[in-house]
Amino acid sequence: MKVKEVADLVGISVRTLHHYDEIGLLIPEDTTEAGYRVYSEKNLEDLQQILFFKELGFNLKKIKEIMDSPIFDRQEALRMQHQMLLEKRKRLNKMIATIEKTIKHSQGEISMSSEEKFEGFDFNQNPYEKEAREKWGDKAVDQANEKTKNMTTFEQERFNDIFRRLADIRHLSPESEKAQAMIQEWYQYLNKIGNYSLEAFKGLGEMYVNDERFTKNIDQFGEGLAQFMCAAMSVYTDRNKK
Amino acid sequence: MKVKEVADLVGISVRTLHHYDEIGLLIPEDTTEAGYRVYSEKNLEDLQQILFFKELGFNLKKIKEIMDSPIFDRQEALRMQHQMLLEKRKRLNKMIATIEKTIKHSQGEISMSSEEKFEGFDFNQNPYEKEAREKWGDKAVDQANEKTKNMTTFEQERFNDIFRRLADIRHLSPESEKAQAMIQEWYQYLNKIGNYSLEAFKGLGEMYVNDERFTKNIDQFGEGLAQFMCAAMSVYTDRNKK
DNA sequence: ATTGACTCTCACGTTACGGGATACTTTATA
DNA sequence: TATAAAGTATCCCGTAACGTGAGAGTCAAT
Repeated sequence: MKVKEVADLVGISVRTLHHYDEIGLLIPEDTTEAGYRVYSEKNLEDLQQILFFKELGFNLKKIKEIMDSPIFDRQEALRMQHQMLLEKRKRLNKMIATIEKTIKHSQGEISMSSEEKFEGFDFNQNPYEKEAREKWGDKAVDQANEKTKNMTTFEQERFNDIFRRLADIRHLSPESEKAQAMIQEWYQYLNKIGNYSLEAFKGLGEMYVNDERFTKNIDQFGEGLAQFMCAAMSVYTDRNKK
Repeated sequence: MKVKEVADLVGISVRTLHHYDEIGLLIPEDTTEAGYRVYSEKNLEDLQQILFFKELGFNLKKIKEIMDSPIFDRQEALRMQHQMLLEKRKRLNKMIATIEKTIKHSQGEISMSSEEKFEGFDFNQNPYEKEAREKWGDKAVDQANEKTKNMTTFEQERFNDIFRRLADIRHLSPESEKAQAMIQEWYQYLNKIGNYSLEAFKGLGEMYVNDERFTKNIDQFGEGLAQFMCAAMSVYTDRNKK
């Protein structure tokens, strides 16, 4: 698809697509020899993600950061975007209630406090939207990059050790006791350096196979380890949640 | 109330209030002798209006224009804002449906067309939001029309007379003395039947070329008259303000 | 009398595009 | 097949709505 087709499809301007290309947020998968941008299906999916994030108030830099991150998990992104949209609808509902009140008020039918007049507007009082924006940015970027980057050699050793031992058992079933025990160790280790919910843990596992950067790193310890860990982490999560 | 109190109450920054003051959108009703801004209840009501408009995507210039307009009617503003918020919620609902579909889709449960992936995003396909923004500008127009419709024949004659005389000189420069004198007459005439600020007057001129209903009517007196009047009214405003 | 929280006015910086200029490419139409 | 019309490219300046200090005055409480 060429620029205008995409622009028309999603209702944004051609200039916007140019801009996203410029800043490296959405680079067309291909270009014709004349230099025309050609967008793929994957590009469209990314664009959809971008627009969701935008709707939720993230700025483009943050969006790029998130989507570039090695631990970016589309599934989890979608889930959290879903949550945030629901949150946003709540806010909108409040605003609608507020305006309805205001109309009655201005007709002298009811009275209203100053606070009431601004219900629904307050972005500060809305923990989710603001916090989530930071949580997400930090979670994605910091936890992946910073923390592993700042690991001491000691920690690094421990880290490698776990991977080696997991590699050793990677041909067992992910449901097996041994596998689950090792995965638990992995989970606990992770929670020493970060703070992972079970859901996030599962998401992380999915990334091991979905993101080739991860897959490559992990499979250095043994072919198929990423796949194995992903499965085991999923099982672990499902068994332990609730 | 002082800046920070207001800012905290409604969840915006102090800088924003400063900004609104700077551009004349929300001027505090009073200031202490130390120069501190003091906001009144009326100020708060206006601020609420401003925020509603903002939520609906109007830019500050337009908001100022609307609220400065002599025909601004808070009641009606509230009603239309209410409508637009409902419209917005509809869009949000679509987006939520879309994301839910996407989640299922990405889990391979259902399939999705490209269009479906962007439902709720498309601002073009959403007539209300975009159009309404213009319509609302047009409200100023329509009400003006209403008024001219109700003119007596006597007034109508006076009205036509001005237009004919303007048409006669429409090939002069809008800055010329004659043009400016005629435009002044026009301005004074308008202020007999309505109440136009200079800014509103300028805005009216812009509408003469932007709104074809106006353009058509006016150009009946002479091709290009609308354009000429718009230019002359702009000059007149700029020269006479402050 | 001093501290800390507020406030003021500059004034420059930033984000996410808009919009025009100019030139090339592709598609539609005669 | 020529020629117009529509689409696309890059370059680059503009703008809207604040953010973010800097430097200085003000106010309420200890």
